[in-house]
Amino acid sequence: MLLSKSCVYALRASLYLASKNENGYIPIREMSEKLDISFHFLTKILQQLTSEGMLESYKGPNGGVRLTRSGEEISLMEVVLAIDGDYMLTECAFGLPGCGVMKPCPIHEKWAETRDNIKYMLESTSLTELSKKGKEFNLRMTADGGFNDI
Amino acid sequence: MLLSKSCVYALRASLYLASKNENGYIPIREMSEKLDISFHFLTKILQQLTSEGMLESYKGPNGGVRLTRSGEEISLMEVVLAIDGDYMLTECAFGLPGCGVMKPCPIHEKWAETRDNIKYMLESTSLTELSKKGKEFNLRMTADGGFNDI
DNA sequence: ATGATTTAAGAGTATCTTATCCTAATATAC
DNA sequence: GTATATTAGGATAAGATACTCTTAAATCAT
Repeated sequence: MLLSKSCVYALRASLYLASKNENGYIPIREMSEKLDISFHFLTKILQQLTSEGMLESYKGPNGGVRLTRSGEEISLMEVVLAIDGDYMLTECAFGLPGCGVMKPCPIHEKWAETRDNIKYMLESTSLTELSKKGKEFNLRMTADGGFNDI
Repeated sequence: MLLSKSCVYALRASLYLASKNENGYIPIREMSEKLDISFHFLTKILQQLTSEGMLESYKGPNGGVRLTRSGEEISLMEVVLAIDGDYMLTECAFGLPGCGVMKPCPIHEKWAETRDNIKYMLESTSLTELSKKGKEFNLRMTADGGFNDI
């Protein structure tokens, strides 16, 4: 998998939050139902985003989670780094430790270019950008539901 | 992980075979030692490449495995497809089934471009190309050994 | 034929990922 | 204060991936 399942869920949930431009907290239960993700599992994933500072949470009635910054300022890369770490930016296709320009493996050069391409895409795409596009074209957020269903 | 560990081992082993331009069979034991990969595990992975037709094997003394075609004709994509399957070419970043131009998710377009880039790199790189480059610059094939050690 | 060498195949183990469940802690509402 | 809503966190189980071990089958050399 290019992204772990946790990461995929984190991306969907982050986009969900960005698409609600209300300022209030959004319950994880609501998200888990709308996005069709196991509530307990999603809770754990969002806890991680909270501890990384991308989200803040509030307990009790009317509690939930929300983005700490505008969705405009949050890139997909930030979510991926928080959940999957930086393996995408550093991993060697031959599995060699410390692979880089100083001690390259035979595919290092081409592989690094490919990784840079992935990196650029993730860094240059914000949650808000996807949210706008999603709303405009009613794009899918679940197996059977469009953006405007959430 | 972008590639499974099995796939990483398969790539290293395939390159090893391509770099030996002898026509004979190469014992898996020799490869496992030179490449520092568990013999039994490597055996299983190469069995898969054999059943996919990329390698042919021969039992008994002077037995081993060898490429069925010239390394010139074998791309990295062929190895990746044989071991990891085509998830790289089809996987949706949101995990939605059947994601594509007809029913796209919000990142489908950008994600597809990124995947195409990976695909192109894997398809356009042959084992022989890497072998030549590896020999020329004595690039790494193991954690501590160069190409000319194998 | 016999024994050594080598791949094939399957069972078994360990570790990581994914997912579920239960209890605690915190906040609100009445 | 009591009940309710909600996140936090731990314990556990199921599944996938990574690896190990053992036995069988094929081939060669003598």
